[in-house]
Amino acid sequence: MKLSSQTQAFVLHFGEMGSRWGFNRTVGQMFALMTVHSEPLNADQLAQALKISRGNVSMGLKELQAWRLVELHHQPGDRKDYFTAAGTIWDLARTVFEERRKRELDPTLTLLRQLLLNDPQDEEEARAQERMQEVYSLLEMLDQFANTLSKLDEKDLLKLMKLGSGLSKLLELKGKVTGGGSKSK
Amino acid sequence: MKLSSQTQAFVLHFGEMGSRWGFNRTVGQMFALMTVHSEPLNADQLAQALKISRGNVSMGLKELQAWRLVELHHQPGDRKDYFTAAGTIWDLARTVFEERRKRELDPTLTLLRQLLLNDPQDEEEARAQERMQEVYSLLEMLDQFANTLSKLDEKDLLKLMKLGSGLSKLLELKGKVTGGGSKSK
DNA sequence: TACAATTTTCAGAAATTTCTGAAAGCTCAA
DNA sequence: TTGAGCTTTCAGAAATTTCTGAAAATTGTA
Repeated sequence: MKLSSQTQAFVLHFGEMGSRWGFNRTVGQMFALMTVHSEPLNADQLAQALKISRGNVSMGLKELQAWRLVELHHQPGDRKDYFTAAGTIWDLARTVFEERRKRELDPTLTLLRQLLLNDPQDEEEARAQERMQEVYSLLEMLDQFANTLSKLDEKDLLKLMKLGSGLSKLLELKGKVTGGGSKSK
Repeated sequence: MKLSSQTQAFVLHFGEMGSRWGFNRTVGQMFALMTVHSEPLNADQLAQALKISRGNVSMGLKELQAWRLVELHHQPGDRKDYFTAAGTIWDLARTVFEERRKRELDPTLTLLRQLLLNDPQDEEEARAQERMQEVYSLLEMLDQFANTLSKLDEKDLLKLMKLGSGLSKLLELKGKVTGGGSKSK
């Protein structure tokens, strides 16, 4: 399989960006290729197109499955596994968003909950705990907000993201209209 | 300077998480320490507290300055540079958010704009470009949304993040109340 | 059951990133 | 202008991550 120079560039770029997005170069490349390629691809095709070893492809696919970013298919009369990117671009973005939340926020929230259980032993420790509490509150809220966003359907998400400066206007309305409605807990 | 076991744990954790947040272990540790420590710290104190070399501290501080996460101070009669985390926890979170947007989104948007200028040479390339266009549209919107969020003041951000399920209710109101108001371009 | 096709695993190699520490560079008071 | 005190730089070392490829495991078919 020969990649067009467009696809080549796209794939290489996603490889470079991979580490910033939470996966390594070849995983990024594999994901990019499956995203733009309309047909399902098997491991040999991936290895050949990206010029990487068969073993590396196997590991990469495992990783992408852990991220829930790929889908397994089978072709009749062919024992090979074929893969595609899982769902629409929106689905993919949502999945990346959720997985990153899980990986970047949850472990820290867990640790901070732990640490904040202990009583501070001196002044300096008390001050440190205050700051940790602030970090915790903020991350906790961010986590819940991310969770709320994840649950919105595509229509609402689109609406929200397109609001622009309308967002703060809408926030002003909050309560005024519904009479203090959603007290969310 | 001796770190309490609390602070020690916090610092080590931020070191581990560092790579997921966009910086390396020692940079994460330095940032964590400055975040919980109330007093400004100089390079020697950082090196000693974290048991890392003076040179590494210097590089780390440079990195944290590039992220705009630390602030330089001077003590009267002392030629050393002293550093603190730049601003409140909210300020810091906002800065990390903005920097990450810049690093994770901008390069990809730039590349995709480039690639989409070219005319597709065949069917497969046309299909690939369609997908790239979808990726572009989504990332572009995300970028603008992130930008909108960055501009909200703390009060509004808090309000938004606390909405929970109230968010979709509020979105339903959009337009109905203001009479189609903010058409945002 | 036997075996051919395929995938997975994993030890070691290669590549990349991070860290150290000595030397070079700055800056300011005298 | 000198030199003490401090910071930065950067070549090479150390640590970590990623990748390869051969061997082991798995799976479906005859």
